[in-house]
Amino acid sequence: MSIPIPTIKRFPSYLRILNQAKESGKTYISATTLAEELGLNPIQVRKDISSTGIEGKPKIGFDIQELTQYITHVLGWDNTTDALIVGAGNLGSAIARYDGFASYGLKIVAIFDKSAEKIGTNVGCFTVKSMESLNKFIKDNRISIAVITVPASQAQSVCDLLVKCGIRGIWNFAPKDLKVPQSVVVQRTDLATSFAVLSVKLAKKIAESDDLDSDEDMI
Amino acid sequence: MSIPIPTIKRFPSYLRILNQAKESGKTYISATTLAEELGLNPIQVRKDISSTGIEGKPKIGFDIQELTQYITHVLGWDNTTDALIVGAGNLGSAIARYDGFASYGLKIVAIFDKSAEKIGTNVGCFTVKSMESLNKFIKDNRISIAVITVPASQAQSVCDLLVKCGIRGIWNFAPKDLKVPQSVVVQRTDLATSFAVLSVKLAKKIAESDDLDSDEDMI
DNA sequence: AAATAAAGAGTAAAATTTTATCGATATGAA
DNA sequence: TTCATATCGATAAAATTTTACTCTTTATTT
Repeated sequence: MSIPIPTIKRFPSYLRILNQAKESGKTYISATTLAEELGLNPIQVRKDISSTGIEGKPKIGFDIQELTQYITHVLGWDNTTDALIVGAGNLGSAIARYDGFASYGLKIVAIFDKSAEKIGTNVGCFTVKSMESLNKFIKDNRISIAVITVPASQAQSVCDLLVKCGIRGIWNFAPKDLKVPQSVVVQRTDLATSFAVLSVKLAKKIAESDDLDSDEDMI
Repeated sequence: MSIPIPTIKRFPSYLRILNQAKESGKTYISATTLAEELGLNPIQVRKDISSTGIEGKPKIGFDIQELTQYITHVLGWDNTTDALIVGAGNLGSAIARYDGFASYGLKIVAIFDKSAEKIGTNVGCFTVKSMESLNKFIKDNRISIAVITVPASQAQSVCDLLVKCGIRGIWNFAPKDLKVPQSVVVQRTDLATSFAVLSVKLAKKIAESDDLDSDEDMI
C-alpha cells in the first residue's frame, strides 16, 4: 500500500494549489481544477488522491483542509525537522537564506564549512561553524538531516563524516553519487538532470517547429 | 525512436562518471562499472546506452570518448547556449555565480531584476540589468533560454514577458506552475519535490529500522 | 420532482519503464 | 589452441505508471 514515487513528487504541487485555493476562500476543490492548474490529467490527480484514502464529493470535489492535512502528513511535513547545511559556498548560502523551507517542515538550524575564512562569518541569520564542531552539534541537537553543498570532490568525505555522526537523511546538491550504508537515505538534487530534460525538450520543440515551417513551404 | 525521459535524466550522471574514468586514464568502461558507480542496474545502463546506437565490445565495454561525445550531443551540450537570469535574489545570485554550467553547454550572460536597489549592483561577474532593458537584450543577443528565479507571485508575469520577447525555453526555479504557449518549453526545478522524496524515503527507512528493532526484541 | 451535468470511484486497458533471459563475442589463462 | 569468463545485444517478461471506460453520486436547473 505504499504510495508511488511519481505521486509523491506531485504532492508538493498539489499542496501549493490547495493553499492558493484556500487563500482565495474556497473550501472544496475538484480534481479537474487541480489538474488544470498543474497541466495534469484529472484522472491522474484523482488516482493520486485516492492513494491517500480521502474521498471526494461528486460534483463538488475534495475538502481542501482535509486534503492538505493528509498530504502534509504523508510527506511528514506536519512535524518540523531540524537540518544543517555543510558547505557555505554560493549554493549553501542561498539555501541557508531561503525562507521557504518552513512549509516543508524543514528548519535549517546551522551551517558548517571547513574554510577558515568562512568560519565565524555570517550567512543569513547563521554564523558559519567549523567542521570540528559538527559531531557535537549533531549529537547535542539530535539532527537527522543534513544538506550537502560542498564541491563534488569533497562530497563523499563530508558524507562519510555525517554518517559517522549519525545523520540518517542526506540532501545532496553536489554533482556526485554518494555511497552510504543501507540505513541512510540520500536524495540528490541535480541541476544538470533538470537542465538535461529542458535541453532535450527544447531541441525537440525547435525541430518540430522547423518541420512545421517546411510543411508550410510545401503548400 | 525518441529517448525515454528517465534515460535522459540519467545521462548527466553517466557523463560525470565518464569524465572521471577518462581522467583516470581509461579508454573503455563497461556498463557494469558505470552501474556500480551510480547504484544502477547494469542492464538498465546497457539499455540506456543502446538508445544512443553506440556499440560496445564484449568483455571490454564502451569507448569512453565515443560515448561521451554522443551523450553530450544528444543533450545538445556540445554547442554553448546563452541564457539569462531573471531575479537577482539569493537563488538567482547563486546560480549566476555558479561556474559549473559550462559543461552543460549553458552560458549565463546576464542577470535582470526589477528592484531599483539591485539594478546596477554586481552579482558575480555581472551587473544587474533592469527589466526595461530585457526585450532589447534578448533580441540583440538572440537569447533563447531564460532562468526564472523570482518569487512565485511574480513568476507568471515574468514568464509572459519572456515569452513575448521570444524566449523558447524557460528553466523555472519559482514554486509556481507556469502557463506558456505550446511553442515554449518550461522545466521546473523544485526543491520541494526533491525534498518530498527524501522525506518519504527517510520516514520509510526509519519505520523499517523500527520494525527491525521490534523483530529483534522477539528473539 | 425529474432531468441534467459535473464530478468521484473502481476496474480495466494501454503505455512506459525496468528487469530477466539467452545466445554471441572478445579477452586472458591453461 | 581450447576453455573459462566477463560483457554485450536482442528479445521477452515483469513491474510500474498513466489513461480510458463505466457506473454512481449529488448539486443545479427546469
